Amino acid sequence: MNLYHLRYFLSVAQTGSFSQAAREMHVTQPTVSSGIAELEKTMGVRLFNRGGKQVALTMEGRTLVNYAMQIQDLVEEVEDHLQRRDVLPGEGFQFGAIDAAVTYLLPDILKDYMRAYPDVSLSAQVAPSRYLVDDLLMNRSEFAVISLPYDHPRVETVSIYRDSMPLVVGASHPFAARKSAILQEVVQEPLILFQTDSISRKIVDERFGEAGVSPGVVMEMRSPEAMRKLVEVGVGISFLPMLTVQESLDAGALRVVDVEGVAFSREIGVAWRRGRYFSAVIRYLIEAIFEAYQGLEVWHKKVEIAR
Amino acid sequence: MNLYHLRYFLSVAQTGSFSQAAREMHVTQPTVSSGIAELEKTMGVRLFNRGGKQVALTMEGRTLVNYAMQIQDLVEEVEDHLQRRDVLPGEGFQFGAIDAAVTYLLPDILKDYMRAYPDVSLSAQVAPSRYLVDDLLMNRSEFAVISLPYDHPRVETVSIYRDSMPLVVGASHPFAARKSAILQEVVQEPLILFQTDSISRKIVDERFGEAGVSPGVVMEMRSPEAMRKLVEVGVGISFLPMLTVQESLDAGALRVVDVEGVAFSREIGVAWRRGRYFSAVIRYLIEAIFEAYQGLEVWHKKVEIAR
DNA sequence: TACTATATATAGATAAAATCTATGGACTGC
DNA sequence: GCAGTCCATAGATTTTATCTATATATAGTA
Repeated sequence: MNLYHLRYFLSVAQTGSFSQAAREMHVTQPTVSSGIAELEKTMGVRLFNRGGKQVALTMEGRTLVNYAMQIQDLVEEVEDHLQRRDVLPGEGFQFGAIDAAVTYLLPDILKDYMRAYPDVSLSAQVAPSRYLVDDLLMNRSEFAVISLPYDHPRVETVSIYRDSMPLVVGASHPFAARKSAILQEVVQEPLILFQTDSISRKIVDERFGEAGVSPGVVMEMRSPEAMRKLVEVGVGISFLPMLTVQESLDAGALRVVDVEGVAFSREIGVAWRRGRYFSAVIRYLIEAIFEAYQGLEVWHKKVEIAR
Repeated sequence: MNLYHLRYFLSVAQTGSFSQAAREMHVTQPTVSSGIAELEKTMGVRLFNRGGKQVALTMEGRTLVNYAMQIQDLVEEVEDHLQRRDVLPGEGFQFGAIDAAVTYLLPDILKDYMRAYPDVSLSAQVAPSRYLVDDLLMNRSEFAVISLPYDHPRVETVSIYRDSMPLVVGASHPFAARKSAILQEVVQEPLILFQTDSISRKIVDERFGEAGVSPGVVMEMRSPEAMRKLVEVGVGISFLPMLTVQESLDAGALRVVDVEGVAFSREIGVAWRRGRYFSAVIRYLIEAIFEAYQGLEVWHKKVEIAR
């Protein structure tokens, strides 16, 4: 049994004639005849009584009409849905994002997106970049907003935001009164740094290595929010992303101190598994992100969309 | 799009692998590949993201899964239904029957049938034979129980019951006291006969013609019940089917009078359009009728069931 | 980094089937 | 009875589904 069988069958049932059905389906009459004949053979029942003024459905034929119409409706519906890139209610997708992205970069974009596509259920996985990349590679999420650089042969990345990571100290710290410090001074202070597997930490470590200094680490942490708190109360000083400390700076709880000759910064960008295809509703979100931070051209240049 | 496309698609979606789906479907891997590729082409969307450890559904793919499963369920369901000759609730068929049949021959059979097939809704058309035959020819009813003989090149008939049509008179009629009468006497009496287009009337007329007599008709009617009533009150005498007068005879309201050398009778039989196919649930009813009155062999001999 | 094993994609050949043309047989209506 | 219409059948043709063989990409391992 195949779909064209059902199309022929329904047409015959409606018109009451093989010939007319053939005209309607733009095929010849023998085509319809053999189509119906085969359908009857595989089903093991007669679907029409021929020979009278017109062909008439048998009881089994009437049963099949019910089903065939349902099936045909579903087929048409799904073709419509897919071709118009509609989303089924409840359908959605997962993406990953680092804490700073969901907290500072994405809220407005997500709000707009969810208003524009209320049927799409978004699910954001918040985790450090390396876990998000695992999700990408395992096809567990569609894309991710992570810290850059992230070098992996199967992952494509585009930067969307450069986030400076200045030295921040508590308002009562000795450095707070000064305009700048030098790296050698900094490493003498108790430092609060990201854990070693993080990208931000890697950036800091590399710079320290180049400068030939090594810090006297006090604490290693994952959460920039917690680190900010510790710096505020004077447990130590830290290099923290501007995004996460801006509010505290404005409130006066923290101070930024220049470190001479050193300008830390990390990039935040969009990452995805190389060569993957983006469904339309997903692409819309990514494009909204680029539009807000970088311009669409960068995205379009990078993605010769897999088609 | 075709049903095998959907089968392949669902298998790939479930197994997460083209190769494994191919094994499951007992085809080669390129077959599945090109099947999916074609589906994607006609739908205009990517259904899977390939290249990772396993293929993963896109959002459109997930949408299609929903529909494909529904479609596949319907297909399986209808194949089941048809092959087991099930009847959908509410499905049914029409048959025709003359008044005498529904009143005297069929009640018990119909009762049993409706108990055995409660899902089948029966609809009996009650009318004179010639109208019932029209219905047969127009495919408006599946079979009919009519008066015989009925000669028509496109209608097949089998007799199931011989119904004598004796001369009946009212209890107070002069003939009532006699054992028999002769035809010449009978035609002198006011006669109540069936209308000329009826089969029973034709039988009577032919016999009259052979005997070279012609009756002085008083009334022509359609309904044997009405005719019986008129005979009872003495308006006239009539040749009426035994089936319709048995009760009145038992009650003493009517008398049967032999007519010498003449034995009227009509046959009641099953009729259907020649060469037609009978759905199983219909055949069951017809076979119940034969079983009750004639034996199944007669039916089986007559019907080399159109297949 | 190279090698192996496994997966999907592609090309060309083959098998299967859907469809067509031509024609026969049956019924309808004049 | 005869023309017109309809469905069935046979055989040829075209389309398409499937296969074999092979290329290409990826994942895991040495």
